Amino acid sequence: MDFDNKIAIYIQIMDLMKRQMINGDLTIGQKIPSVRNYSKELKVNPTTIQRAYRELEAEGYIESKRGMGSFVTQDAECINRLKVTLAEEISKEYIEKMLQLGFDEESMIDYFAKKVRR
Amino acid sequence: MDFDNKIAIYIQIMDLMKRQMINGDLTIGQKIPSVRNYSKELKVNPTTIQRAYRELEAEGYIESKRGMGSFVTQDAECINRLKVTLAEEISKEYIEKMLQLGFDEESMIDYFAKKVRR
Amino acid sequence: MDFDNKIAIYIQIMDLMKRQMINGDLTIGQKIPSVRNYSKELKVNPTTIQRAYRELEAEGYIESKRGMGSFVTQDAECINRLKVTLAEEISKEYIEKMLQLGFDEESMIDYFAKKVRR
Amino acid sequence: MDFDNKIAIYIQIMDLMKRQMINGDLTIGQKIPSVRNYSKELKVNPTTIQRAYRELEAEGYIESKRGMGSFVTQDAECINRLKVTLAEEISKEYIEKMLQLGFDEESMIDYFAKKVRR
DNA sequence: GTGGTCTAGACCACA
DNA sequence: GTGGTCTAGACCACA
Repeated sequence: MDFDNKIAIYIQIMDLMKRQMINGDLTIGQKIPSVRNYSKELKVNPTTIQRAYRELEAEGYIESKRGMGSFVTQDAECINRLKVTLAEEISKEYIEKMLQLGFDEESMIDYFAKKVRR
Repeated sequence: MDFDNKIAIYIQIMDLMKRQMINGDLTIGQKIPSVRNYSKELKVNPTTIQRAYRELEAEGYIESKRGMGSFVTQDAECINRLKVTLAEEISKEYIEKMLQLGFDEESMIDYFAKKVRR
Repeated sequence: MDFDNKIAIYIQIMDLMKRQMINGDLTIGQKIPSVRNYSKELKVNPTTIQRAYRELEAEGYIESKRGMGSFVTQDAECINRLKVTLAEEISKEYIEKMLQLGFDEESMIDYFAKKVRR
Repeated sequence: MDFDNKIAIYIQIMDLMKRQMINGDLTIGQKIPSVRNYSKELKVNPTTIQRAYRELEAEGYIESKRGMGSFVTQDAECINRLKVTLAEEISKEYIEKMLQLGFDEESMIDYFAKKVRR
């Protein structure tokens, strides 16, 4: 995996795993790699993986069980809503910035549609 | 002004001034506040203002004249293009993230339009 | 049984069994489940049950008889005192924490009574 | 400072600072020691202090500003409620455990009052 | 100087 | 083996 030098690695790992939960590479209740194995796979320090896991657990997406490993949460609703949650988050930021640039609602939609279809 | 803790203050100041250039609060050739005055006004370290001015100058949006202070560039074209430049930049980022979430082009446009009009 | 992620499972099992001794679900001299059976019932690693039994035995609440299994102690006094022992233990901790929060004796009693009756 | 070997140091530091906010040793908006200084004072690794600060920030009790240091939150309400928040938390746990031991409401209050006044 | 991140490596409790 | 914590030390962006 290639990491973007400008964003903290543990954040990038969190984003990666969230995307995997969205596209089904990681499913409900599934065991995820151990801290040590994943650190070898990604060629990253184990404490960096642990940081990512700890924050994902705080956000409710995974659960860690001492001695047993870490698992995607059993909370199906939480995983199902993940795509919506993330889309809302980034859309809100984007809309805010576009408003600040002076776009009104309809011109922003027109602009965006053209940009996407281009 | 309230600063977002997670983004460098000098970046936030640059963004603020760019927005002012777009909406006309800052116009072509206009003198901008001295580093000292602006740092007092924003309650921010002078070196932070200096950094913001330095980078804005490197990007061509302001010019420093020795002994006279700093001014918005005379290059009207540059200011006029600012809105377009920023819009393109943030739109590109947004589209990329939406693609990563699994949206295709049309569903992304639908989603966005609903979100804006809601 | 749902286990609290933050407390060692063997501790939680010990607590469970102590509570059962207090409320009579487990009585003096009664045979308790084998390590194997109990581990299946609770869906827990057998070594975890073993650990719980070992510590309960060290504390005098259960006894292992070779070839016969494990039994609640015959020492009635020990079981009878269990409720008192645990109540003292957790009360001591609680009072200590409330003192650290700045409660004095009477205000702590008032607060507690209101909280319980609420 | 003496640390209890059984509880994570960063947790103990968090508890210490919360108590200081309650008793007024740390007041609203006040600068708290830098990570490095506090680590020297408590003879603890800087990353351990940082972990404590990071979690306190996540809970809303302090704010860290890059290059400027860390500060008790300006949110007076949050600090004012801290004593109540903590008291509720530990009381809820205590009451739950006493119920499990078979105490009813009034007997629990009696028991507690005697224990405190003893 | 100050906070934020990361590494390499260690030790512990637990399963 | 697995996660949790901690240390010693480094480098970076920022003020």
